[in-house]
Amino acid sequence: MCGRFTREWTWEQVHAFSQPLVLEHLGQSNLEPNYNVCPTNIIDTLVMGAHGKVRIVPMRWGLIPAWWKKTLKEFKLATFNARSETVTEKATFRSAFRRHRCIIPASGYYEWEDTPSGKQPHYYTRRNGQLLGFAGIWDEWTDPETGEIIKSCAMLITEPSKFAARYHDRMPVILEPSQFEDWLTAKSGIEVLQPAAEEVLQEHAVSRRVNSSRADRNDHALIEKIA
DNA sequence: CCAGACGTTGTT
DNA sequence: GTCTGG
DNA sequence: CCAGACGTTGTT
DNA sequence: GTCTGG
Repeated sequence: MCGRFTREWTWEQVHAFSQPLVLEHLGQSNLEPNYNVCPTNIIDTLVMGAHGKVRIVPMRWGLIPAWWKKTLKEFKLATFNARSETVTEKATFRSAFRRHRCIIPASGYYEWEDTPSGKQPHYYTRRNGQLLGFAGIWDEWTDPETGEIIKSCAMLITEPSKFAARYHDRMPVILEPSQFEDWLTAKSGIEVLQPAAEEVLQEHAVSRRVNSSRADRNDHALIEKIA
């Protein structure tokens, strides 16, 4: 589970899909129309701010634990995904899970199908066209080389629903808006880290141009259904 | 008590 | 085969 | 996740 | 940061 979340989304959409919450800074957008999310890229996340309001915070996708002492180059783990089953145990994730929750908005995500002619990407979106909200955790790390404070995050993954299992054996944890507040405030625990209900997602094949990391992120073929 | 370690995901 | 870049 | 690169020696 | 070993 990896790839680009390329559909255009707006603050209005974010607001609509997170109704139980009050968003700060509506209208101030650091979002790009098309949004390329790959390991070690910077993505936007929703985190709990002061006064019960939600903030949008850009973070590195690929969690660096606060206790990491060596340089960024020496951190070679793929920590962009965290297994729900073990997130409370792993040294890299456990403190972030307790204190630093986030929601990662995305218009969709990709899985790949192995075919005789090569890898065929499929794009998963919400059936009702709204954004998806992935359960995430984040941490804050100080780069010993520059002193820079780097926020980074990981998305939680779990077993797939039957629908998602067609192309992969894992899927991101997709939260419903009613779950957002308890998640962000750490009132809910691992019990909410379940596969999405069968009726939540839809899927369609997209251009294999998705397979190139150099694809133009404004290329609408990356999310459009192919014949 | 202190010192020291701690690592993930996805593949086939 | 394996690592890097996106 | 996939695609794409991966290269030496000598020398100035 | 937080858990383990001694």
